[in-house]
Amino acid sequence: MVVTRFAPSPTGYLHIGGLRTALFSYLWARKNGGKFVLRIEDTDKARNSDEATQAILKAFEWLGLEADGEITYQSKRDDIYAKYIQQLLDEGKAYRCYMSKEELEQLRETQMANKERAKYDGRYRDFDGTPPEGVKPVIRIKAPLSGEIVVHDGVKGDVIFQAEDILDDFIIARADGSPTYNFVVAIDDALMGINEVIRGDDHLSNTPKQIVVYEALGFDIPKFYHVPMIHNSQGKKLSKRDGATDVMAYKEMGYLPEALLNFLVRLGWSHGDQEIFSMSEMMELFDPKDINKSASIYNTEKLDWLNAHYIKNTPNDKLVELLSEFGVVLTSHDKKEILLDALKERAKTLKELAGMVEEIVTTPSEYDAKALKKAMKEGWVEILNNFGAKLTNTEPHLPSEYHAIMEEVVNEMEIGFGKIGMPLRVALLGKMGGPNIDTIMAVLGKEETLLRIAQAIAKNK
RNA sequence: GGCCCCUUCGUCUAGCGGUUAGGAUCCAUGGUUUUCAUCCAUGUUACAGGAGUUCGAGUCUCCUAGGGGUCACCA
Repeated sequence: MVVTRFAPSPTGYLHIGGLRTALFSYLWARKNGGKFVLRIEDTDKARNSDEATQAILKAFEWLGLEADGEITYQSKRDDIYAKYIQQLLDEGKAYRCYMSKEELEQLRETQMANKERAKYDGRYRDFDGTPPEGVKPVIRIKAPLSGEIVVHDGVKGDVIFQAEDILDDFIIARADGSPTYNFVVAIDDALMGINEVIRGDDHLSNTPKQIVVYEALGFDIPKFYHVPMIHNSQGKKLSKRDGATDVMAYKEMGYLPEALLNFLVRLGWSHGDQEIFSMSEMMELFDPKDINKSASIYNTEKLDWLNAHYIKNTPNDKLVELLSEFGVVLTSHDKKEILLDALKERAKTLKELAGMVEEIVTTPSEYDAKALKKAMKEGWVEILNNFGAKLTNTEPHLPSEYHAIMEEVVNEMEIGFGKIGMPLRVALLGKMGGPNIDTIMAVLGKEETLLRIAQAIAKNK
């Protein structure tokens, strides 16, 4: 069974890059009928917060990503890590190192000065003398000092590291006894049964260290997929400082979860020429073997296009529900179907859609000067009055019925359609632009239409 | 600096030795629309550079350049 995971450290909101690797992991597990588990890496007490964990969970909920089983918190697993540290100590695969931070610092400086790689010199590796007084030891793992470590990566292929280039006896437990990242990640992944690790390729160079831990403990090494970074417009790793990387900010901007997910799944992954993927298609078609090798630049142009697409394809009752979060209540509006059908073709975001609804539903208080100049030409008052008079004597409901009245005026007065369309539009909305004028009238209803015509004439005559 | 990864239109990408190098987005133009948007059509724009292998290279090899990541008692 395929078991994947998402393992954020709760230092803030869920970020776009994290969401994409989470999505990949989720899709791969679902496609294989496996499990997708969540582990909160909250060992850095200074930087973690509960709110951050909640924020991540909230974002998952919004997007409909569901983790399987209980959430694992690293902060509650100290006993487990302690046990394995002890085991390695007992087996002679790890040892106490009494070098102080200052000494380490000094060693590092000397090495740097000689243009050597900063590297622990192994001075306590085989130490059996009397430890120095007053130093709380750290625990280091005995790492291979030569030979190759090969990461069999599903995206990059086999990546070969030389132990002497990158390894030293790295610390697995700090002086205060707390375990370090590369150690706990390996243990947790192994113990949680994770056999397919999909994560950012910024972790690629950590992987050999984790492999050292797996091997010391006799655990099976999972399959790794290191997905390329998402870069900002400067070509650097996308970070929380880049703005609009908070997943929930997209909700507030009026993006639909399906649009955001579709957008992200296509960043670094593709399936031929297909651009639109429903969640079920993603689950069916996603395969990490199709992940790209190169980083991509974060650019949301396509997200807007996708969002517009998904808005067009969202049923009106669903839109009514979503719009309520943007302060627009249409629940009891009798013409909401006509209104939304006309408007959802033109909105890129829900926020925009909400704005468009407001613009139509609200009686204009002022009239755009340019629009007035363009639309209110010779005879416009007479035309609108004529239209108003005809409207008063009928009971139209559908756009086509309003349209028929407009045609009547056009024929009778022998004028072009624009002669009535433009002034009517400006009279009703205060500006040019917007949906068909007959649709607008059908939505407004007869009374409101007449009122707006009267007001426009009174104010602009 | 060491190590590792990457390099096709502005952007997201297809391509897996033989293609007029395809799609999408963006932009521009035209059509539809009383307006705007949608929609449709058309167009501009790409294999980082250099060697080699081969009848033939975006595709394979090597070198160069450029970009990125990572080198903690952070995760």
